[in-house]
Amino acid sequence: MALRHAVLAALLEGELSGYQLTKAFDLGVANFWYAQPQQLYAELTRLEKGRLIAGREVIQEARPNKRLFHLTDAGLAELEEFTAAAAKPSFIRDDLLVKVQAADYVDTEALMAQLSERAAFARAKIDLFGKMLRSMRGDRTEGEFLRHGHRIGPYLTCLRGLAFEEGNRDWCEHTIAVLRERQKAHVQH
Amino acid sequence: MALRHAVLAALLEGELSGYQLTKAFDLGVANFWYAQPQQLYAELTRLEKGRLIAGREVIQEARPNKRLFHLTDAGLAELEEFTAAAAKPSFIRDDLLVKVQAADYVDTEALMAQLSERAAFARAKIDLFGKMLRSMRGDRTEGEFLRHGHRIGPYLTCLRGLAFEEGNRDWCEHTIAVLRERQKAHVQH
DNA sequence: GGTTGCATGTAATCTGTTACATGATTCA
DNA sequence: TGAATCATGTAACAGATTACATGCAACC
Repeated sequence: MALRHAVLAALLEGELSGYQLTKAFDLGVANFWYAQPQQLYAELTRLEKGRLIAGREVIQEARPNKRLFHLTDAGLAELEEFTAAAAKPSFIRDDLLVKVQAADYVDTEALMAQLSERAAFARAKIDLFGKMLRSMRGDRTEGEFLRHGHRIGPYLTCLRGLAFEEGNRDWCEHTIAVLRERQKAHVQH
Repeated sequence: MALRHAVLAALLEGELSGYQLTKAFDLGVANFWYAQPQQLYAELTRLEKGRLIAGREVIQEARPNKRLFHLTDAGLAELEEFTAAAAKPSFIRDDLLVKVQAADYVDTEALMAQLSERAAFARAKIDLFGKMLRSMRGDRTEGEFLRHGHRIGPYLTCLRGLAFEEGNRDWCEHTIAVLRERQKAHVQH
């Protein structure tokens, strides 16, 4: 069970609706996990059946009604158990790396376009993560916040997301530069 | 189809057996994809059926016989097509991040143990990747090799793997330091 | 005599993706 | 008038993990 615990961890922040969770687990904000709406709604149903979360209906006027979910004691216990159990190593699984692995045998032009698209995406996420970090720590310095803040989990995961995207950006830019250089050299022959 | 293209890209290196592929896609060396033996053998069967790869039996004496696979023209074409098509963004999906997200609510001791285990794993991979890079570029400098080397795809993906693991190591160490500091502060109250 | 490495798979299950489905409100 | 946001799902399929299965040779 994979998403399961990510959802439980997300609900530590407080009550969230399925829709709010889909936002949090979507492209923009998912700094510690990614999932699609369908998967989330299915998982919420399962978790509620298992009594690890509980929902309450909120009637709204101008918008569709929604259900806000929160962790139960059993849910928190499950999360504690999960955290204590050994974690498996994580691996990169990325189409773009596969393509670069094949770079010597395929069209470089299309590949460079994809690398620069990925770099742009990374830059957007770096921006976003920077803003999230600033908003979490308020006017404290990072050191201050990490020493005395009351909730640092999301800050720490966001830091990893930031570094990851900086790595993506730098690697994409470097790879583009290398491929471009070789292209030039090739033309001259 | 995900593994599919990763296998095709791996076979650009030349003929490989299923077993050799399992080594390459395993913990140690998988710098651009990860997969388990079962998945690989199944994928090889599918690829052979689809004529994207072809295998030849090699009879051995002291060891079990094996089959060496190589790309067909159709396989190379498939890989080219794949590389030209748009790549989806990649996301982090990591149990350990979920656990750190919950750090404020769970047992920190067990979590720090896992972080330091992950850091050790990252250090081992950093070592390995460093060796692989050195062996690929031989006595050339990196710049030299990247400008004129005949096969740079694997080198470039290995660079990404290296940076990723450095990021893991640094983040794990930083997170441990933060948690330890807070633990100390907490005890003093 | 036990572990590691070579070499290859099947079967059941769990997870994740893609496609499809609905319907109101707000904003440009 | 059309797109974006809110709000929630079902169904079919593809992909990955876990458990199980076999058997010989080399090395400690």
